Amino acid sequence: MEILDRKYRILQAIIDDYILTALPVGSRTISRKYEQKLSSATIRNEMSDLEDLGYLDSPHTSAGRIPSNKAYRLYVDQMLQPIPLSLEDVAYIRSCFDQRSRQIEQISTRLARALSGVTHYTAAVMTRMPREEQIFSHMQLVPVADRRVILILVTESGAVTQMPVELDAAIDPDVLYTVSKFLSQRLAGCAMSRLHQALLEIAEGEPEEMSKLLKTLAAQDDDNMDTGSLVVGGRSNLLSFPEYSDVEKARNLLSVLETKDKLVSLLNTHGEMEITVRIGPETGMEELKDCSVVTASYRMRDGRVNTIGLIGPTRMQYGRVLSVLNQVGRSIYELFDSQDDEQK
Amino acid sequence: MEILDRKYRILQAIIDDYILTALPVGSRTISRKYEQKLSSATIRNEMSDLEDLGYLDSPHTSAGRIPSNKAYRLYVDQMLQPIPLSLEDVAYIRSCFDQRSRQIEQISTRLARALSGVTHYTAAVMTRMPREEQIFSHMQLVPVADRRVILILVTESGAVTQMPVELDAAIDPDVLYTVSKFLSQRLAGCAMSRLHQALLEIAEGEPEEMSKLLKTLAAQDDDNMDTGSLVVGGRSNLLSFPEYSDVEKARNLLSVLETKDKLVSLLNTHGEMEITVRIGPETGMEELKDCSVVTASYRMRDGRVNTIGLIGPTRMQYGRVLSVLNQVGRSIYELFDSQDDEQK
DNA sequence: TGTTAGCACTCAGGTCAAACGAGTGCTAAC
DNA sequence: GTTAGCACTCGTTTGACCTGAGTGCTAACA
Repeated sequence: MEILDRKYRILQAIIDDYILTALPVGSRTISRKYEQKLSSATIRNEMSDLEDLGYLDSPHTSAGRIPSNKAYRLYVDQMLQPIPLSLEDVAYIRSCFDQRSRQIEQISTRLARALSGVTHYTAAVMTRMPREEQIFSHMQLVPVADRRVILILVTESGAVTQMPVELDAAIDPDVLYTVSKFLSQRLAGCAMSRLHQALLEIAEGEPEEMSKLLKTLAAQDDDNMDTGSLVVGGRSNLLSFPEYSDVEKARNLLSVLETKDKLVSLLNTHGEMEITVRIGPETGMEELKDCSVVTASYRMRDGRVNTIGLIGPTRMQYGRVLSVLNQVGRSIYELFDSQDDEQK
Repeated sequence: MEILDRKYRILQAIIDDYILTALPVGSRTISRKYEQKLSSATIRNEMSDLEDLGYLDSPHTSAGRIPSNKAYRLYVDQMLQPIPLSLEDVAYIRSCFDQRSRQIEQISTRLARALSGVTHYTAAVMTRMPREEQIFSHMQLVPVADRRVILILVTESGAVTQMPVELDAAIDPDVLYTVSKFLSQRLAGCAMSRLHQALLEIAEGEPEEMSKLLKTLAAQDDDNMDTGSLVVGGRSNLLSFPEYSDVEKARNLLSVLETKDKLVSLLNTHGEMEITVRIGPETGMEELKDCSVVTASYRMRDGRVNTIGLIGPTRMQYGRVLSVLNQVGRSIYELFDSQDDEQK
């Protein structure tokens, strides 16, 4: 058991050192820097065992060892110690949720910048509105031009969606207002996902002209409803890691970051609200086979779900990244509290 | 005079070749590939002259010559031949202005992707609404929560801006509608830049409660009015050019592309509606000293100004880039025409 | 039995000189 | 004015060599 413990410590030391230096770690390094009681020969034996167990790889005979993905997995699952953030970092993260800027897009941009600045990795921030869980509160049609209006939908949690609608015929603003009021009453409490259906049902019993308008509205909403935003910050950070000094690799990675679909699928960790760490192949993407992705989701008070992803080399400073994401969570809840105060 | 003409042709050949290969061009290459009537020795003499004139640089004695920025300038100003685009490219560009997607953000994203895809450079697309030239048409206040409303402004050219406003007290939706109608009438024809002022003036003569509301509105609009969007596509393209095989250089460049301010200042070519080419130091940015930036602005029918920037190495395929940007212009005008049709 | 010292061995990376070759500039002849 | 020829330059490639960090194994030690 004692041996097991020692192996464990040695493995941890190797991972720590490799995360720091990105250089294969030799037995002497460990014996000098981490386990001074043991000679390099002993470490060597242990390292050999660890390699047999699949926790270490050796790039070639006369280099040191580097941690395998399996080792990182163990590290993340069991060896992680919380790393306290500096006050500056905390302040920086907090500042993203400043009261003044309510625009989501703006918060996301700031958050992405802050996260990439604090961690030196690349940050992706996705905001989406899970429609299924939203409840319709009211709507309004705002005239823009003769036959063009803007449809505004407000949910019970206070989220607002706008979309342009092209009408078949011009409609008087006052009529639009009346219709808006009418529909708001009729649809109140309806699940956003049923809206389409509900509109068509209402259209049934109405006179020709009205029915036509409702059908137009019902037809519209489906496509444009999707108001997710996706912001990426700190792309250039990746280039400062030695693992991407090979331009071709860097290019591949960057091009993933430019493909919205891939990025979205990376951030969609199926609704779990916790922090997820995916190492190398666990990302399920060939291009990211030597990257790790840490994602975290936060539910905002208006029902929006914010997903943050931090992308870096597999030898990521997991401890620090997790601390940062926890701090983000804390800041979000602080924001809620202060808003509640405000409402009183 | 004939000599002059020959020098000119040789210079052009050198630039063409260098743009193609990124390799210093030697006298033999020119004599074989471009000027078969002349021996390499003759070319050599001419090249020597061209170097004296400042059009060519030699990296070292035994390499060929590379064009100087002065040469690129001459090339862009006088040597450019229009390069016809393939039908695929034209179709691709056209597809960005597809009728169905009116959302600006979406058009910009698609355009950025198309441009970077077609040219293999990096594309930045900025959309802004020059407020000074916009005329107010009407507005509407849409209730969201008790004390939260959305202010929607519509201009005569049909552009729509929305912004959230926090009120001091709850106001009945019907009252909001009446106020909206009232203000729309009073403010009709007002320059958007005067809106703030005009609101305050109206507030003067009104009863306490109304005056308060108007002042809140006036206070709000200034900050949030700025609805420019900025999208960048094809960042990873840059990494495929040999000039950026040095990761440090690439990183610098990428980080410029992540700094919104720098990007905006790069795209702001002071309202000229034509295509602008800036070569190396002409960009006014140290980080871009061996990049060229081609920008073009297009005024959209709703008053928005769209600015496109293509960023690549100084040995850019200027001819092709200009053809692409011209095609974009053409597509935009086609879009207008088809919209006019539709309106009939 | 676990630990350690010692030693032979491996192998990437750096250094150095030589060979190579693409290119130039100059000169002399056409 | 053009061109062939030639000496010269200089970055790049090649290969031999050395170095040093690291390993695995063995034998001795506690």
